[in-house]
Amino acid sequence: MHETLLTYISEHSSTPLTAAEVEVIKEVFVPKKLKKRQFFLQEGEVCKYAAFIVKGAMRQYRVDDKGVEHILRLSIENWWVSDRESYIMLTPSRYNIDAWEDCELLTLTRADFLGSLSAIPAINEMTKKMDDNFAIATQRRVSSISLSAEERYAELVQTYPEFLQRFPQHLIASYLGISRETLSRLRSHAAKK
Amino acid sequence: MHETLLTYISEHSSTPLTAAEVEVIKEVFVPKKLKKRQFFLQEGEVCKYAAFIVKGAMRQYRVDDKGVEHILRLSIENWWVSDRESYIMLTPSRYNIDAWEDCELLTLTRADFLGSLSAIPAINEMTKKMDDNFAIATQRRVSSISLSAEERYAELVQTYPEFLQRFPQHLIASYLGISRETLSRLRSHAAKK
DNA sequence: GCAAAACGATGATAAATGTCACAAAATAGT
DNA sequence: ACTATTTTGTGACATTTATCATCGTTTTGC
Repeated sequence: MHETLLTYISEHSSTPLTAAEVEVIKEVFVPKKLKKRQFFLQEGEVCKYAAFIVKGAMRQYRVDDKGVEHILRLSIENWWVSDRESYIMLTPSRYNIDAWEDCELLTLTRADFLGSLSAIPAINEMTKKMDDNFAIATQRRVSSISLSAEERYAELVQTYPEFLQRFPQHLIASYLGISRETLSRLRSHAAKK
Repeated sequence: MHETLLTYISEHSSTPLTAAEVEVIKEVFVPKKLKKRQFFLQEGEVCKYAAFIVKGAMRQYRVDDKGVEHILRLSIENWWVSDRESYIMLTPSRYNIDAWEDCELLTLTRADFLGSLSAIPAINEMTKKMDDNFAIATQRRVSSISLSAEERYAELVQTYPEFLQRFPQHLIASYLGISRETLSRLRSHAAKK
């Protein structure tokens, strides 16, 4: 179960892990399974765990005053999930995170991250790289605010084609910040060309 | 000139700087002045420097096919600027960064950051904290995609009230991803209440 | 295998926002 | 001080996108 994670770490760092470090990692990353629709985090809770997705698909979303869900992030295998704000600042989260497909996760508390993992060079290197990637990805997403619905969709198709296979259209629409009807029409128009 | 930066570093780390470290910092952070409208980075260039803004205000923006500017980020004193994607990946930037007011900057190359600074604990701690803050701030901005123009503006007023003093409305509008006319009408309606 | 739920498409209409045009007000440069 | 430029406000209208309603299709749970 931890093999996928170890591979991921080695692919995201230049320093190899020692046998002792591998042991620490196997201890602090606790496996957890979620059935479809089960919550990983609910609004109002403090996000106690960050998780590496070994298998499955998840979504992070906000529910507005009218009860409408707004998808903030969609995540699949080999991605990490958490509400970083809540996880780091220990504040109640404004978001829900749940399983869209049955999931296998490896969960990590903030205390274990700061305590046992921060001494491992490979982990630090990986973390930096992930922060860089995250910053780059979100900068692009912010940049897409100025695009039309059609352009935003086209960009998503380019950037995350896997999403189209894994998530239904109304989730994709919500992720893009448009209505499901608009996305549906967009696609049928695009198909005509 | 470097005093502001040293204060900033000490406020963002628990480890104090040694005298030797202060010397290193003074060497690798090169002062640079920009007059209003001067470029710090132009589209197509690789972003060679990250900069700490000692004084002044800057903007990062994209120019679309119709020549319209779309503001990605506005920054003032004690903020950092760079196109992180270009700075780290050494790819040509899609953005422009220029001075909105006359600026005093302290600039840092990626090589100096990786070489001379990565050995300084206070810098590493600061960098991590900045990455966390950046992730939190952009998550909020991404979350605002699902809000109306009015709600997005209200959030900006809450989060960055200084911006209203420092930048004209059409830049704020562009930052929010709405037209300047819409923002103007929004404000006059809100004022009536 | 069947009922229920979820999903996607589409028309009619409404609401939000953009575009264009122009004028007034504020600001900067000399 | 005064002219040029930038910035802001507002009306008329166009366009994009949302909302509501409905229906056929697909998927899911038992």
